[in-house]
Amino acid sequence: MATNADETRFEIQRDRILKAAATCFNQKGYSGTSLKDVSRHLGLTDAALYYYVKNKEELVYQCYLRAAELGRRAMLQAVGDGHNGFEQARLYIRYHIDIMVGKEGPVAIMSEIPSLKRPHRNEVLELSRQHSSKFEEILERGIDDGSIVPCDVRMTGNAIMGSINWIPKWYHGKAVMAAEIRDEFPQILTRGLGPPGSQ
Amino acid sequence: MATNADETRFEIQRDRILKAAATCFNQKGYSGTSLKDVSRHLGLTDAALYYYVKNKEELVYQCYLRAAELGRRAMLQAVGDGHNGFEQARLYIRYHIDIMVGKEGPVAIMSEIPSLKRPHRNEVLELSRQHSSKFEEILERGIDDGSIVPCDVRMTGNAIMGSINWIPKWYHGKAVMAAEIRDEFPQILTRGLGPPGSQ
DNA sequence: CAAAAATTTTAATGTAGATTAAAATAATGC
DNA sequence: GCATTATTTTAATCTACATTAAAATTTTTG
Repeated sequence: MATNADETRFEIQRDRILKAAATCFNQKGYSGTSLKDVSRHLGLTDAALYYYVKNKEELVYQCYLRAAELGRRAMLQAVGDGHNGFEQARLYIRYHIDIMVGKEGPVAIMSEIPSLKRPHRNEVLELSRQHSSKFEEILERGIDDGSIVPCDVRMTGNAIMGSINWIPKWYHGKAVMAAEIRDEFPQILTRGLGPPGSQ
Repeated sequence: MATNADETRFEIQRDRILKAAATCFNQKGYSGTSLKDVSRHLGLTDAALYYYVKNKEELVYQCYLRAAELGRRAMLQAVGDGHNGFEQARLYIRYHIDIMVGKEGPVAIMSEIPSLKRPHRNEVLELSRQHSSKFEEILERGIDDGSIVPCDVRMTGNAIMGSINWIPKWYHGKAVMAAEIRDEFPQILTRGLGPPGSQ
């Protein structure tokens, strides 16, 4: 999970661009951020971005692919580490939040999927669906193994994912708050999940 | 809470416009929706919208004012109806969701506050802050009266609000799902709030 | 260090979509 | 039914970016 040391200069710069873009998009919205905004963050010129992405739509697309990939990693890690459904759910939340408020962040909120072009949109939607499904599977596993109280996994998943997805809306990189989120969120979001008497 | 019957034609039409705009913004994002998109929803021409709002920025602003007002109503009602902190929290979630998925909906997600002009932005941010504070007060009240387990009210509030705010992202007006959300969400979001042994 | 490749900038161009003004239509009051 | 007022449309204009091409600069390689 460490950053690959043998990344090419191109890949490194492109990653910086995606992070800067994510920051801008999360803060000012898609329309609100011009390519100039993004490039200014990097001490570059707007035209320079075109060396890395074909156009603005692709910039968003890449941000979303990156977000999806980071989410996927958190999920895999959690499934590997947790010894029952409940633990896997808790760890996933923890790992995902670690990424979002940590140095890999910020991660782009997928607010603008509809403005992607058809093929990109379909791809991102599919990744997004897969991600939700995986989380619902975790919840089901927990219900089966008795670590999670029986519940509507679809809705519970939506609730938890919503909380997480919304974080970048109010978290703006304050280190103190990062620690608070890391500490509190996994507990808050799973508190009601355990079987009766487990708190 | 019923729709005032003596609304002027202007006010009715303007309300329709705000709802159409909210639908578009939630679905296609701010940038993704042109004024033509909004007007098409109503069988109007884009230019006609300018009879009701000064410009696009003001359209968003009005949508957000409306969202804030509806949220405020749900909060007031809940505080009036609930007999302890826990009940007030549960009722607020319930009432707010009723509004969002009911016929007053859709309600605009406040995703684009940053693209509002300074005075509007400040006003909406202030309303938003007040709303969060009111909810945190409810949580504190619950902790005091013993109906809610001691917790970080700031983070817990953020978590719950995030879940709610994200709903319009995945709910697109399917009646069946509306019922499911209404039934499940209040319970899901408050399940972990009660004191140990209360489930 | 020179030549080649990679990266960035400068300076245009293009375009969608916001905005406006004037004209046309519809609603209302007398 | 006529005059007045409210609403909507048609037909331009205007502008902020996104985008592109060519030139300049920086980095790499032998």
